[in-house]
Amino acid sequence: MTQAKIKIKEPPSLVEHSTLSRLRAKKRGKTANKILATATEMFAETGFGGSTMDELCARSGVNKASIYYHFGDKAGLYEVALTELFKSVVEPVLQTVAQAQGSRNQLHAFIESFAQQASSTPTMPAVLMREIASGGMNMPIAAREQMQRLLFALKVILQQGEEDGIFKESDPLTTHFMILGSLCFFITSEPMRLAIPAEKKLDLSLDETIQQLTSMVEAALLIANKED
Amino acid sequence: MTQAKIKIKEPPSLVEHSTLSRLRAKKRGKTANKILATATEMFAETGFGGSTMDELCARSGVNKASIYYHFGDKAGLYEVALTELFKSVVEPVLQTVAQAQGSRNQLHAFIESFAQQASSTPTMPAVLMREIASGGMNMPIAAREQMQRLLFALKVILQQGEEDGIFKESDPLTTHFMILGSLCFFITSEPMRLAIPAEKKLDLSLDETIQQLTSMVEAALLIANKED
DNA sequence: GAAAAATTTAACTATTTAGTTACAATTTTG
DNA sequence: CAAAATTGTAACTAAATAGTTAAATTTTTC
Repeated sequence: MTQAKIKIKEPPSLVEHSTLSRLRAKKRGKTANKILATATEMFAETGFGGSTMDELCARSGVNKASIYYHFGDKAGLYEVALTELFKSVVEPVLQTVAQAQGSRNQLHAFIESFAQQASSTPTMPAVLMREIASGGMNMPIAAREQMQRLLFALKVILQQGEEDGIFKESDPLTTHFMILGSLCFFITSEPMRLAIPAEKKLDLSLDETIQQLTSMVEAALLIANKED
Repeated sequence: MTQAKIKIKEPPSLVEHSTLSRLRAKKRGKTANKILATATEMFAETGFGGSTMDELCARSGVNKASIYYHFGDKAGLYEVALTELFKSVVEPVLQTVAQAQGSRNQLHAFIESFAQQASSTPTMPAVLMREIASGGMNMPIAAREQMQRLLFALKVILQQGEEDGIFKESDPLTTHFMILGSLCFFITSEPMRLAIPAEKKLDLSLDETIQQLTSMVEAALLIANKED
């Protein structure tokens, strides 16, 4: 028969499309990006359950139909948002680490670049903490894999450092949580700390905290300090 | 006029009552305690927004009217639950620290007892992480004060250690977040890690992690190691 | 400029949810 | 025992919420 030319307006394959539209940036999917950015903020602030689609409409200025057109449903939106968010932090960290020479510099790069990335994208540590706190029940696999890449990178650094005879033997997971844990706590607790006027002046800046953390982690890992 | 003897069934002054009923334990307020325990679990799993009163009824086996009788509303329940929860962890830690002699032992006690308490009450790190992640917007003042007590205790330990000439100068907040952050991440991530069969066997136990963390923190803080 | 894709408008449904109410039954306590 | 406090039943309201739909309008792309 005369094959109808009707093109059904089906959501453009969800994850793949939105990911692409995000990467090819700028022109394509301006609306999708605005939705994603606002949703990420909201998920970071109040979590999945605490975020409503109506508020998302209001805050993003995008209508409900467009949201469902692009992301299918709330869960789909959450999945895309988290995956993008984690990628956007982990990828640059791994790149920076890869450029550093020697395990000690790589460790530096790991701490410093994660701190910088997480600090300039504070929604990421917020969402990460919330997700871990709920046992990762709702964490998209792709998002979790990003975190595993990060852990793996640290494992390699520590392993190499041991083989080079400059790092003590250490448990990678404990070290990883020491770095991520303290930085996530520091970054996400900022609004809380600023709300307590007493201590405001006493707290270290991000850069100073990076310094402190780096030197503490080094002190814990390095076999012999020849400097200072 | 003849003053009516009607006693209006008003919620028995919320926080004060429920706190008391909890402390005097056992006989009084068995129902209130069951509500509180179940609610705390749920808040830890899915947060305030993700928890529903209907599910609380189902899981606790207590009817809705009783819940509202005891706690007024959802927000009141959240407030009581969090305050009790934080107290129940912080109090024993401070007690244990107070019994230790010398700043080094106190530091040990601080790490070890917090780890033990948080591990046997894993709802606490979960709720803490979620609350910090949302900027502490919904954190009851009384609950926040408990965390400040903990930080203050560590400050005192570090200060004393410096004065005794055994600890390097260090930033208390960074150190605090290093300890709490890594332990909270470790404890709350357990279900997630167990869900990944690959690494299951590789992860350290809690006790081993306490060891690792303690020795790393010591390495970072102690001025001279004469042992090992 | 025409086709296709993207976005908007606005009203709608079904469900979930917090919170209420009135009253009965039970337990605790003086 | 009697009063008071506690717990339970069950049905209810009002609001919020996720998700739908149909059609028009705008933007992009070829």
